[in-house]
Amino acid sequence: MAGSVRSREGSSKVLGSLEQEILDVLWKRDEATGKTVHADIKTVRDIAITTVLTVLERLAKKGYIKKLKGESVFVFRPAFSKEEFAREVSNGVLRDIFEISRAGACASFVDALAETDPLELDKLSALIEHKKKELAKDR
Amino acid sequence: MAGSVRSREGSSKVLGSLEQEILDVLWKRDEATGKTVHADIKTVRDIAITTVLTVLERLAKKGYIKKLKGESVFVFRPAFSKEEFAREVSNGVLRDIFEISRAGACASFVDALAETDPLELDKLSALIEHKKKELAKDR
DNA sequence: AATTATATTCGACAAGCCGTAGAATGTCAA
DNA sequence: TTGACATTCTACGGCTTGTCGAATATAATT
Repeated sequence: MAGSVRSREGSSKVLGSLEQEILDVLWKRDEATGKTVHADIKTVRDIAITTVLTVLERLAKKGYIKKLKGESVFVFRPAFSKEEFAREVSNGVLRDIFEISRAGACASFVDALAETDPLELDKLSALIEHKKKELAKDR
Repeated sequence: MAGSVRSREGSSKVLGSLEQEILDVLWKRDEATGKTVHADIKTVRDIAITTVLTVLERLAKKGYIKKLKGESVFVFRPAFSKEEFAREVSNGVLRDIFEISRAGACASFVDALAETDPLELDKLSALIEHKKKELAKDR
């Protein structure tokens, strides 16, 4: 259920696997100390807390999460919601792929969406209509 | 015009810059020897031919291009058309991003498309309709 | 205050990817 | 045989990511 933003075969990645894991924890908890994140991940894998701290630090440096001073202990929280993040990331990726082939990307988008959640197709249609009106108005 | 599949800010990449450059040459020429690719790139940058050969080799190993025995000299050609490639790549990336947030990805997709080529919105609508019929039939 | 427990920071290493290319080797014709 | 050109090997440097141990700072206890 926790999504990985890593493609299997090395072709394209957005975040490292551990970075992703940690972000998932933060999204789930909304906010957590390094200790908590560590505890969460340790239920599944054995890992040193410093490892978690380091990656937390790196994520903060990249701007994906915020490091805040809680009462006597630092707490981390996502800088973006899952939605915002997905939006942000796909924007970059898509723009790049579009330069190669808009058509190909569109086709694959619809395919992926259909396979993943067919009902979402309607919502996408709606989105498009909305967008078109928006564009029409803006001129 | 030549598309880069590299995001600027480190967040997500599909191919290295030189790999992309070389693939672009191959898509443009459909098929070419290492020498030719090198010549093409050298009109813009100074680079050793072995560098080109190495990357060509790596691309072949990754399955993005094919290395074929021409008459006395190897020739390389894309293993996928631009469209197929974009499709392939976005499929992986999108699937991953969907796991984070379908809604966010959809929103950004429409945005990116609208900004890049508004007319394509209609084609996307058509694609969706087509897909929906396809799905309806298949059950 | 002195000691112990916790939290945080630093610096590092290994592995993998990518750009880069020289050196070595292979191949074919003059 | 001697070149000229083609192909392969090996390798370095830089950057990212997972992984930590050691050092240091901070707070809690005795």
